[in-house]
Amino acid sequence: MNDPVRVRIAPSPTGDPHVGTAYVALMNYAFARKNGGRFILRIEDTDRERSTVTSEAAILDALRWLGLSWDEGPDVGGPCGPYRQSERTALYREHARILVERGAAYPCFCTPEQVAAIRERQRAAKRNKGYDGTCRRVAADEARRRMASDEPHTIRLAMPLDGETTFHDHLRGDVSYANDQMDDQVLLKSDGFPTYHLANVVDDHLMGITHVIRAEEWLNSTPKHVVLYRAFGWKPPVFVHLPLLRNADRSKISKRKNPVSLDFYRRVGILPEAMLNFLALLGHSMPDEREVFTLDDFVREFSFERIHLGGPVFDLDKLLWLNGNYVRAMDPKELARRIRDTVFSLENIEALVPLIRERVDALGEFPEKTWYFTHPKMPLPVQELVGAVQGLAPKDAAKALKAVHEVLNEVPSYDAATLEARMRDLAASLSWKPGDLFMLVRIAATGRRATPPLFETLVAIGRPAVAQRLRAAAEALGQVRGSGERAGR
RNA sequence: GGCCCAUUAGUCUAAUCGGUUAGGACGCAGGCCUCUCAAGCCUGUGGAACGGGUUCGAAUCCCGUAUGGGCCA
Repeated sequence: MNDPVRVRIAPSPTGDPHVGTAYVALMNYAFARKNGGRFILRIEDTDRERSTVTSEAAILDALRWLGLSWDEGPDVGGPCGPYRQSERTALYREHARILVERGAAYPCFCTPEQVAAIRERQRAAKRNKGYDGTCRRVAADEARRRMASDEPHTIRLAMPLDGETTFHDHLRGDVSYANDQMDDQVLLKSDGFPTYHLANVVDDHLMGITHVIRAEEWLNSTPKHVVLYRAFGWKPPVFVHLPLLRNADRSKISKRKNPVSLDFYRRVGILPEAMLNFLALLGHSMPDEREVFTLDDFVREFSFERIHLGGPVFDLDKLLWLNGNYVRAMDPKELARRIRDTVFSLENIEALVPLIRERVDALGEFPEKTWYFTHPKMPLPVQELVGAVQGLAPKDAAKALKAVHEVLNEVPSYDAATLEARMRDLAASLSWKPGDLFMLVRIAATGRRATPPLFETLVAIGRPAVAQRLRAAAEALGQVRGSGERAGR
């Protein structure tokens, strides 16, 4: 008699909806459905600086688009609400208090400066722990008095000083960590907000989560969580750490190196069925080696036994191939409706009309003038790029494009005015004529020499797609032989 | 730097307990089909990180090394 399965995903609303979130959501969803359990959506918005309601809405919307429906969440409610951590802070404070009472945690009065100094010393002494436990030695009644007088403090976990903590990962077996290697993790920040570790454990317990299915990046913090479960006297859930999606260079998937926004894939016309199917192929395989299947098929065959632990590279080519399968198999009327709702949506067209109306006589010219705005993998005219600026060495052009890519990723606000200002600065620092740089970027981002004003165009194409094209262009140019030798014909 | 996880072609992966000519898919190349281009079909390309063991026999089990990654600092 096992407890009924309850699983969750816990995204942080700090940006565009991420493919990694969709991946973990899919696996949780499949496990829940397969076992007749409940799939819960919890919003981890305890980072007050970075969390936004816009991002939360976008994440919910993207998951709905994929069809990964949840049984409990901030929008649909449920018996364990609220499902937004920012609305549960009283619970975390109460639980932190319990831990302090039991001696499993302690208040730390060190200022940020003191903590930094301690870290510095620890590093100099080649110790691994960041914090040396100074405040752990503050006597209990003194600590109480200082807390009562509102002295700013955090609450830290009192990690066991010796021995090791072992837990069982369902996919990897027993994993052990030496306790003296582990930091006294901050559980409650001085502003009274919890850190991930506390909030996560408290919520997982209070929400009756039976299986924590999450990405591998959390494996190393699991022993701290286990220590917390023990301190509370709670039964820990089953831990399942999924492999991490990777960039082509095998680093953890990131927007610097890959389009990771679900909104990007939606906008260029990836069908949700294809996206799910593709994600299901990463790290999991069907018993009969089928590669094209529905979500229901996946749920039916899903098994942890069939998960492969090597971190899979997110390969756009295979996604596009899969998507083509769905496009061709779809009822034409349905397909037409999908096109109208995505790439030809009124919203998309309205965004583009101001940019091209002066360049069009008859409306029929519209598609030709705008195709590159939504193309998922625009063919790059390498020769055009090489010839973009006279006397330009491909190597230098590649370098410039990489610099533009950097700028693009760093601008706080992705709008035309900001982009222009930053790119003029960049041109100056490279000692390039602005026009030369702009032409190079124009060709890389649009494949054409003649376009609407560059910065408005870059905004309309969208940051993920522009980033991807600049990256591809820089790479293509990097492979072209130097300017002296004629580049391949 | 410390700890932890992983490792089958360029990429995603299969092979229930060790015995297979290491299978499939994407990509790439060629061909067929065809008014073109796609699609579809066919063919080809290319792989066990390395070194030791255990065993009659190792991709598979064990140890070490290397490499990749993550987390902490």
